[in-house]
Amino acid sequence: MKIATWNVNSLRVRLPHLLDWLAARAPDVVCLQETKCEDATFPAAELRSAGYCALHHGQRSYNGVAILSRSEPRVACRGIPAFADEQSRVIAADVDGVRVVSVYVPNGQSVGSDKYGYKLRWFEALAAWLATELAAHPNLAVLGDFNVAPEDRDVHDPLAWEGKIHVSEPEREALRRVVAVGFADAFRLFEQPEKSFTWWDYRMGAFRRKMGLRIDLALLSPALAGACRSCTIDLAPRKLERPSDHAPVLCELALG
DNA sequence: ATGGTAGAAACTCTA
Repeated sequence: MKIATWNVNSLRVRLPHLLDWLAARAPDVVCLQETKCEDATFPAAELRSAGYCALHHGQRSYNGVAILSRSEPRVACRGIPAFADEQSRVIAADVDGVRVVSVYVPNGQSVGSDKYGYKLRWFEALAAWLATELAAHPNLAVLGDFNVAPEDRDVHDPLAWEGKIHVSEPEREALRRVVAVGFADAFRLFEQPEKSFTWWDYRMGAFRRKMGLRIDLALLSPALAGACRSCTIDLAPRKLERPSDHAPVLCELALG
């Protein structure tokens, strides 16, 4: 199974890139974030024509997450159960014996802001829920935009970013508590190039200057981590005209 | 020096 995650920053705008990318990489499952559309305007027919089923948890203008799959998925939930959230940030589904979760963690805006508090509370709810999910589903994959760079090597300039949003210690601790539920960061299961990032600001030519962060992650349960054969960041779509500010991350799983 | 760009939507917010 090839499973991927991509923050597309508007599915409507990025649909041509997504369709080209699906044809080029042929993933079996794709977690999307920031679809920025309501369910009524989700391009299900275009994706179906490309060979993909889709489940969407949409929202007007902001957020929105989806799971695309070649096999028919069975929806598990939209949102974190028992966590009231007006924002569409989680969808989970069962696909070919794997429970797949697409997550869009709150950005947090700036350290100490109201949105930062919401981000930390959101992470806490995610960790509590995933503990119960992992207990019930040995094949569990949680992919998405976590809006936290786990370590300094995931940051182009750790000194410049020190203490800032995406990097602050409370955010990293919150992410560690999610990982400590029992996941592996799939990217770090393998030797990787230095300065591997998944997001670059649109401004100041950040992508060209390799000024990025690795904030899009694939967290795998022990069973799936043992089956993981590769995890790579695909820079090609970020080089196109009018790209998403995020690159897709792709994992290959050897499932029996 | 607090800039710059992009998306959605509606003259501003979010990232």
